[in-house]
Amino acid sequence: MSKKISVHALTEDELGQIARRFKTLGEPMRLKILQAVCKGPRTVGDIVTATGATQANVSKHLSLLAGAGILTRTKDGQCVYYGMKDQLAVKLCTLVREQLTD
Amino acid sequence: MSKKISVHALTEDELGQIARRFKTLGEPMRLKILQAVCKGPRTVGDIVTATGATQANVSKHLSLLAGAGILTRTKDGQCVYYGMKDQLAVKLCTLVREQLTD
DNA sequence: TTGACATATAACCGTATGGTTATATGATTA
DNA sequence: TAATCATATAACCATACGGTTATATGTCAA
Repeated sequence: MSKKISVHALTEDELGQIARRFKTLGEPMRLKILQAVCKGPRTVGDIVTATGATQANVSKHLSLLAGAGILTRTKDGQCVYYGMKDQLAVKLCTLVREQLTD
Repeated sequence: MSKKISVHALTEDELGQIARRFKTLGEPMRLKILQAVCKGPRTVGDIVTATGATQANVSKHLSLLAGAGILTRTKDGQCVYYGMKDQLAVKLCTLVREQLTD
């Protein structure tokens, strides 16, 4: 067997990486972006419209999310499409969502 | 069917709550505390020893984690035991851990 | 080439937050 | 009651980080 049931035997480094992933997801605006993108790739402009945030702000968050490996980035002409790469991120959101009221 | 596959139809408020939960888990020291506690309730002193952090620092994180509903707090004499309350938190850590190298 | 459009980046600001030291609160024992 | 131990809190500092404005970079059309 290879799966561990609980959190243990995690190195300082692993703890740091896991925490970083959570921290990346720990911003409402970034979750809003994930929501705007999880149905399929969207351009920055689309996402700006969907979120109602500033273009600069959205761009910064997108860079961060892509840099973290959560989003894909595809350039097409002068448009840039961001799409979901890490499905686990979506799953995590769903899990947390479910326990909110359940 | 009632389960949603992807993140959508989330209100601003829900996004905020989900983000807050992630943010709470987004600190290495707090994950270290979860690790120290996930096998069973531990006193503050135990946790201080296990983490190697300051008593004041640990106490602050414990308050935060208990306040967020992730840990339980039980007083026994002059000792205070903190234990796992939110098993989902552990599960989330495991899921993220698994995708680190896989 | 010039201008319009789409995205990224730089510089800056205010605030949130983790860590520290010192002290307070509360419980136990002598 | 006094002293000791366990935990919590207060005050403070430094830094990280989200948001904003302005500008740079790059691509397309005229």
